Amino acid sequence: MGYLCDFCGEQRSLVYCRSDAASLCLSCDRNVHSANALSKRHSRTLVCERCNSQPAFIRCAEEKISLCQNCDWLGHGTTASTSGHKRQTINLYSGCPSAAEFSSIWSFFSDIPAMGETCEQELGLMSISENSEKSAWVPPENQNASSSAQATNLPGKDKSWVGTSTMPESSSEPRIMDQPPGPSNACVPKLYCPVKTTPALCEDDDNLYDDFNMDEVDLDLENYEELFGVALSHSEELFENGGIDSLFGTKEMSASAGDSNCQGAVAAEGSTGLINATQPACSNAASADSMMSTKTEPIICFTGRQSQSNISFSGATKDGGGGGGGDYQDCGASSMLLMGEPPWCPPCPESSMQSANRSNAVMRYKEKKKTRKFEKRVRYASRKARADVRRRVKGRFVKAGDIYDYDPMSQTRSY
DNA sequence: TAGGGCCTCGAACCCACAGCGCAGC
DNA sequence: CGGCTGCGCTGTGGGTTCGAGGCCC
Repeated sequence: MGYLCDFCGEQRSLVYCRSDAASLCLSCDRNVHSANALSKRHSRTLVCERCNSQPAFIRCAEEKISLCQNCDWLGHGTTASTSGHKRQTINLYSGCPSAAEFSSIWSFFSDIPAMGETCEQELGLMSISENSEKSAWVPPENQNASSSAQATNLPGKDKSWVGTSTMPESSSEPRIMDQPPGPSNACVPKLYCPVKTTPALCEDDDNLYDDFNMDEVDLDLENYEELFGVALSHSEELFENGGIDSLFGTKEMSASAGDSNCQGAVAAEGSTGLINATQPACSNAASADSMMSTKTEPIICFTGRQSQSNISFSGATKDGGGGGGGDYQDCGASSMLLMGEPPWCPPCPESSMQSANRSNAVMRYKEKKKTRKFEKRVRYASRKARADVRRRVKGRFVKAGDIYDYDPMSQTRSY
């Protein structure tokens, strides 16, 4: 059980980082995820307060407890007395939000004792400048992050699930966040929240095509491989053979399993555009995060007791909250990936237009793959910290005290 | 068209050492 | 059964080396 912070091992873990597969205290969360632009993009959420090992995705307002999917099911799905509890989705965040920003993300923020007690202290001790990040922080009102959407009392309006910064409430059209490139944007806390697609999503494909930009798609290629259980080269073949539809169609199916209305989730990071560009007829989309989650959790829709609302939770992790299985499970998505066009998505009449877009998509995909292929995931931050300051000779580590030609700390030579 | 030389690119390797797991006592 | 000790393994980053592939003549 990850009750203690995986990094410092001292503080109680409060947040879960899926990318690092680690439970962290607030202090370490901020320190670790302010290290570089990539780590700032890690989406995090609260740790399940019941099992302390899985990322929470639901906040039970009645019990004032954050729960992972499994614990939520165990706690609320089995008994009639608890199944009526009001629950709120827990948005994911990235970057380094302040306490106030946490409050914006999570309306129940003040209800979390551990957070309330430690947040101000720990965040107050942070060495990271808040200013630059605050400047990049999207005000909650603009994010439309009525962040804690009611999971149980869905009023039947899509906005209940609109918690992203990409879909202004005033607009019925899904819009891809046009994130300007550059490091200044790297720390923008992004809210990942499941969104039920609106009919407009299907109606206005042209806009989607216009906005579509593969570079904006936050596809984690490493997870991509894990997701499909095939090598990237294979995926690329699929791309080149028109398999892109298969690829994403498959993921879409996973995201919408059990949803005959083909209304799935749209997540915040531009994959919406990708999905819709490739499958305009079936605009059930999911982000890379949700794609991954759906791989292990094909049935992620709340049905029945959830007012027949279909919810794709983008925050589910590889563990899926589905019983604590640590490893990825093969639910069949990868095999289905090879089966071509999903039957539930009829051929698109604008196929000619799609082919051009597809070519562009493939090209951008390759570029993105090239730039991200060698992205390395640091498993042990402590070892990285040591390596970062270790002196070297021609790139090789040298014994402490020996002559060195490169000192990462001072960029100087000892001779 | 075949073969050699040159260039570019990516993968593998190396190094020290803290930390971890494991076996033995 | 728990604690202690010793041993072996792991992983971390920058520079170097080497092989594969492409291009040109």
